[in-house]
Amino acid sequence: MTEPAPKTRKGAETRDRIVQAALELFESRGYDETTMRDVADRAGVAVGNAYYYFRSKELLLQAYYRELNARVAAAVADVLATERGFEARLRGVLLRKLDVIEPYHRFSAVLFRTAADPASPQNPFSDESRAMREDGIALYRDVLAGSRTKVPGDLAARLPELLWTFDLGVVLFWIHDRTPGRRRTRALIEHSAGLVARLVRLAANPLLAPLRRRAVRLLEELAADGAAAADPSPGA
Amino acid sequence: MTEPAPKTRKGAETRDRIVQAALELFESRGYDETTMRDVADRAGVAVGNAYYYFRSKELLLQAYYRELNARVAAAVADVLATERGFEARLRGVLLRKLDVIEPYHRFSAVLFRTAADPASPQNPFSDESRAMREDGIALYRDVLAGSRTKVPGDLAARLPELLWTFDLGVVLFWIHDRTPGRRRTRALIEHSAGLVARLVRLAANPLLAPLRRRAVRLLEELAADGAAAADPSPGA
DNA sequence: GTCTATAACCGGATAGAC
DNA sequence: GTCTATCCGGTTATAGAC
Repeated sequence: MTEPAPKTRKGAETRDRIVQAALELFESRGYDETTMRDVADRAGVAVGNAYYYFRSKELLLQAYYRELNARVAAAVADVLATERGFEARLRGVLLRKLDVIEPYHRFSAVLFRTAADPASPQNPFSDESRAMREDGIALYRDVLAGSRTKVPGDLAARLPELLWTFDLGVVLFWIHDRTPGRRRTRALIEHSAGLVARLVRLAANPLLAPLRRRAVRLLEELAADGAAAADPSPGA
Repeated sequence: MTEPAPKTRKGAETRDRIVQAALELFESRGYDETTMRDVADRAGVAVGNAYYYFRSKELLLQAYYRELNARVAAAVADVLATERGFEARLRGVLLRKLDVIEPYHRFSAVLFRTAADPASPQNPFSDESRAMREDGIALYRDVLAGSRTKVPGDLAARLPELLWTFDLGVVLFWIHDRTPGRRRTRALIEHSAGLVARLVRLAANPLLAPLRRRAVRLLEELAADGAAAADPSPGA
């Protein structure tokens, strides 16, 4: 999944120079406008050498992505430690995330372009992304666990996934948001956190139990099918 | 948006030969595996000539896409003419659409990859896609109008957009669905049509009016902001 | 074995002659 | 409208250097 780590000290330094050069160029002139020859030049290596460390240009971008993810996780930890209340936690997590990724709005479009390809290992539903997907889901399990909101048992099992999907939706929205300061996305988060919280509370209402059970059943079916698709021989 | 139509009869024929060659090759060996040289060869023209008619390889694919859209519209008309009842109409529309696009699942990934790029004119939220987006929304306005379901006034104005978004979501799911016969997507449609219908009916419940109004207000805000983003000088 | 460099290849795209 | 020749940039083959 990751590139094989360099074995020697010098190798690690070269690798870092390449990443550094790439990020500077991507940032200053954009991903598509930066050629691998540019990157290699700036890093003071030959093209072939750059390819020794990164099998493709895209993987160079991915280095950034990983870094970003780590920073999001750090920024969010604080919210999870202090906030109680589901709504505040959800909103806080999303807003923090937004703060961290905002400076990279420009790349994100490129990242997303490749993530959208179902054949790409970078797409969030791929086998290769399993670890990151599970981290994402775990984050929302935490958002829920740390709050005092009551969630009906059948829904509780599926809600983290659902919230993770919602997170993906917010990011998708953000990518397309061209308003200054990403005003629309902020508005979306501000308002939708409250709505989601209400919906969750509503789902606990006994009057709505039949509807809820139906929805949960659908989710379970899709999840089960997904597992079957990933593992074509469930008996083995 | 579209390539300039050929001016002469011969031009039109050449153009057709190119499209034809491209589609055959895309279908038999896939988009990425087909080179423009292949296409030109099979069409019996020079590469440069192919580019005279299609400014890019991607636009060749887009020819397919348009065709597909027209066929979806045709396939769906029948459902709209016969079915009453919101749920049946919604389910019918989605299932018909699925039937039409199923043979092209393979390309769709490629189409989607480019559609996902916010900078691409092909992405469904771009200005260039406005016409198609509005057609899509109009379709769901029709789905609603032809049924006897009562929708509260404030929601009625936004529901078609919402259903169109749901449609996008289903297609996104379909693209990632690798089960035989697209079983998962069919299950999703089968079950979610009923759920959506129930939710709409639920939204009419006076007890839920505050929640509904809040949701609608959010939607309106986002839509208004969207207009502002598209037209940066609302006063002019 | 780890790393680096040079010289290609390949395919999308374009220039410009006819 | 059509062609040939060429560019350009991602990627790879491969020969060596440490």
